[in-house]
Amino acid sequence: MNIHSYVVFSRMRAAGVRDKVEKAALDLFAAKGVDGVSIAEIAAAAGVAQGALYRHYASKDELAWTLFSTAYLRTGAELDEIRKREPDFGSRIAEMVRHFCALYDSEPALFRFLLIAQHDLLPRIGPKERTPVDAIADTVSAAIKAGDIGPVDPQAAAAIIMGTVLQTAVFHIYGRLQRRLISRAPTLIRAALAAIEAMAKPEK
Amino acid sequence: MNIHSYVVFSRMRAAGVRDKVEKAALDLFAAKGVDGVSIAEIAAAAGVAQGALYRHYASKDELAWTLFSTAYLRTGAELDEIRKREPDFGSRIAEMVRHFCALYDSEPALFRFLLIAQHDLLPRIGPKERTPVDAIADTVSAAIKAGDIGPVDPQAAAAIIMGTVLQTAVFHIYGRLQRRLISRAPTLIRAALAAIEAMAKPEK
Amino acid sequence: MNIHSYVVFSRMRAAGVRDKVEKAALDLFAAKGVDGVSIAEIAAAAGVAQGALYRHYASKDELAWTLFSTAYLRTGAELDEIRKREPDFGSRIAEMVRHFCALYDSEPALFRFLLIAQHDLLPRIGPKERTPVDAIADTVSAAIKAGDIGPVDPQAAAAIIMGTVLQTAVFHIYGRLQRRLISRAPTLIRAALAAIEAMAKPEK
Amino acid sequence: MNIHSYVVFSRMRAAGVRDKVEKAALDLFAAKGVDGVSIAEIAAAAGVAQGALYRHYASKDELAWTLFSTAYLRTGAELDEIRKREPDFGSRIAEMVRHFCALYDSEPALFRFLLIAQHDLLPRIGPKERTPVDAIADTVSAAIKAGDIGPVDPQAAAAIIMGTVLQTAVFHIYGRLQRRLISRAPTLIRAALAAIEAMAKPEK
DNA sequence: TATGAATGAGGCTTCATTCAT
DNA sequence: GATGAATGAAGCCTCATTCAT
Repeated sequence: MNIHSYVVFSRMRAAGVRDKVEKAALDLFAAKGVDGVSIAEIAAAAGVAQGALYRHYASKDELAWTLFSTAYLRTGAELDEIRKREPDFGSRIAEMVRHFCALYDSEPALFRFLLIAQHDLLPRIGPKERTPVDAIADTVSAAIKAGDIGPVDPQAAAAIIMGTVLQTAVFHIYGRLQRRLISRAPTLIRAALAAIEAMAKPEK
Repeated sequence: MNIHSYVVFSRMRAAGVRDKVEKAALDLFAAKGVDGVSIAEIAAAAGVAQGALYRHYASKDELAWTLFSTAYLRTGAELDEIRKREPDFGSRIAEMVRHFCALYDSEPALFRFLLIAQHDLLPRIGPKERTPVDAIADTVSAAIKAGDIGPVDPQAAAAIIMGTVLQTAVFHIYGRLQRRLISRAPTLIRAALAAIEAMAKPEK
Repeated sequence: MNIHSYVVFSRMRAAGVRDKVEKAALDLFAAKGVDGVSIAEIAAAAGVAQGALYRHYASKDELAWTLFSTAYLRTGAELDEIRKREPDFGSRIAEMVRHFCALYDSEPALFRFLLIAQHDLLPRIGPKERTPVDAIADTVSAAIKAGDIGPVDPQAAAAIIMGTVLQTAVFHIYGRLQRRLISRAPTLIRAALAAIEAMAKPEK
Repeated sequence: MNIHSYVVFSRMRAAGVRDKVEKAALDLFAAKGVDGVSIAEIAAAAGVAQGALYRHYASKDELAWTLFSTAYLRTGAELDEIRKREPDFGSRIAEMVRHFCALYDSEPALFRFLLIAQHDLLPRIGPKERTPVDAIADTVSAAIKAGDIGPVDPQAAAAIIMGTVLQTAVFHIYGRLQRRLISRAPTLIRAALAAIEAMAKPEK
């Protein structure tokens, strides 16, 4: 084994530790909340020593923060990509809703963790960062400017779009809804678009 | 001071402690989460000794649970009253949305506490209890039966109605929206009703 | 109700409180040890308020001490009476053993309390007090002087006599022996007297 | 330092903590009772942090229980060995009495702890375990069967044998007897054997 | 004098973090 | 770099005692 392969091996091991810890931490945080999980539990679930954790994260808080901000900002970036990729308001919102549904179906623990941890960690997201809300609000703003929808408060519209999807996910978590969420995407998309359209109409 | 005033005063003292503790606990729980607040903090904020707390609640957990379940089930009862009082689907949903907005405006800490604590405490609500979700879902079911709206999954519809209001409240908490929530009620009502109507339409 | 009857009534009430407290405390102390019982438990079992307890005893410790020293010294006095009343060594020991058995049968909680509490409270008994051990040891001394038994260490002999009876009681408490203890008195008496006699014989 | 010495040293450290804690706890429990000693005291006396204790024992109660059951059952096993090793009733009882005396002389704190803690912990000993009482009672049963002694209740006989020794130890603890206990063994043996013999005789 | 809510000291336990190996 | 025992700072809770009514 030469020095090069040593470094590679070392990196792979380290990456292995990181991965195992993050997976274990995510599952536990999602199930019991950040405060409800001890470092000892995470280390045991990840199959590493407690001390090893501190070589990758300065503290338990940093571990939670890394998990949260990474996933939250990655989601923001993904929504931004959708915004850029899709041609109009309807397709953008549709794709975004599907994106949330797919994320929930494929990584329920991550989704639940984001829902739980937001109350603690969302305020730490810097005002310059691109969040999922920004992506959606910008999508709404662009649609107004393009005349696709009437004039609405972009933040308020974003709240309704996210609320539609997130609360559906919450109901799924608590067992009020079954089925994979992606199967509800068409309905959610129709609901969200109709809601935004209705926001702009003073009459009805 | 006669025996009557003695009893009254005595009750007032006890009630005073309970009220002070509940108010302090609610504010702190709303700000930092149940796990983020110590009994010492609550007692200090309430102006009582730590031990005094245990005459009213068997444990910190019971304090949080009492606050949560009381407020949650009371809200369910209030929504049920609205359901019985109002004549049709539109007025029922409108009144329910207004009710949430008014609750948020008048007791923001309670509202935030309910949002935070649900992840821990909602699963403890017995299946026989009347929750806010039940009231809304039953309202939807009745509307379907009455032909006011097309056939939709009542639970899914309830998710969208609640998501619309709750996520708007969340945005307000995080500073994305200002103004009193009640001022947004008309918009939210239109959005929610349009969303439900859209859910039932296979086409668009 | 005149002043005299008031005092009498008051005394009776006080005596009532004392009696109820002492009975409740004795039972609880016997079952769970002094440290294992709270003032709240005693007050509840006695049917009095916690504060009322402190009008009769300065502290929980004093309550335990009063119960212990009263019963312990009373037993010493009773053994002394037996010593004075009975004519010779055999009848004295016989009567003393019977006395212990009868006490155990009639007041098992008191007996168990004395056994448990001795480890804490016996050292507080002043050296001038007449204890059960003194009564027995003096009985042995007198028997030696009278030539009823050979020369033995009175304290060592007292240990064997008491051990014979007390350990039998302990076995009864833990369920190893059933039957009322008084039914074992004849056997215990024979055993104790034989043991003392054997102590004095250098040969066997 | 090679890997072997590392392991050895590591074991010694852990064992060192356990030993120090057990010694400190035993001395303190013997002096003040389990309830009379705090974890803080034990940790201070052992020279370790309070938290370190919980790596070795799940709770204070488990610490006390471990100390008690280990010593109690070990004593039972040792008496059983004596029973198997010695040829007849007399030598068995003699050796058992000497064993108790030697234990008291060499480990007075352990002995006192066993006497104190039995009231709390003896009931937790499972009915299948071999206790000192079982060893003695079986010795008596065998002697009856062998015709060495007349027919007596083995449990009652065991009570008298143990009472003889244990109460002598108690008198030593409270300062009524001095000298090493082993010096009293011959007398105790004669007393115990004579007592058992006397139990079987209806006359005398 | 009785009541029982309140006090506040202290006990047991957990756990994030450190560090010797 | 990994390990996991040790640390020590809180945290929750209990309870003997006090005191206003």
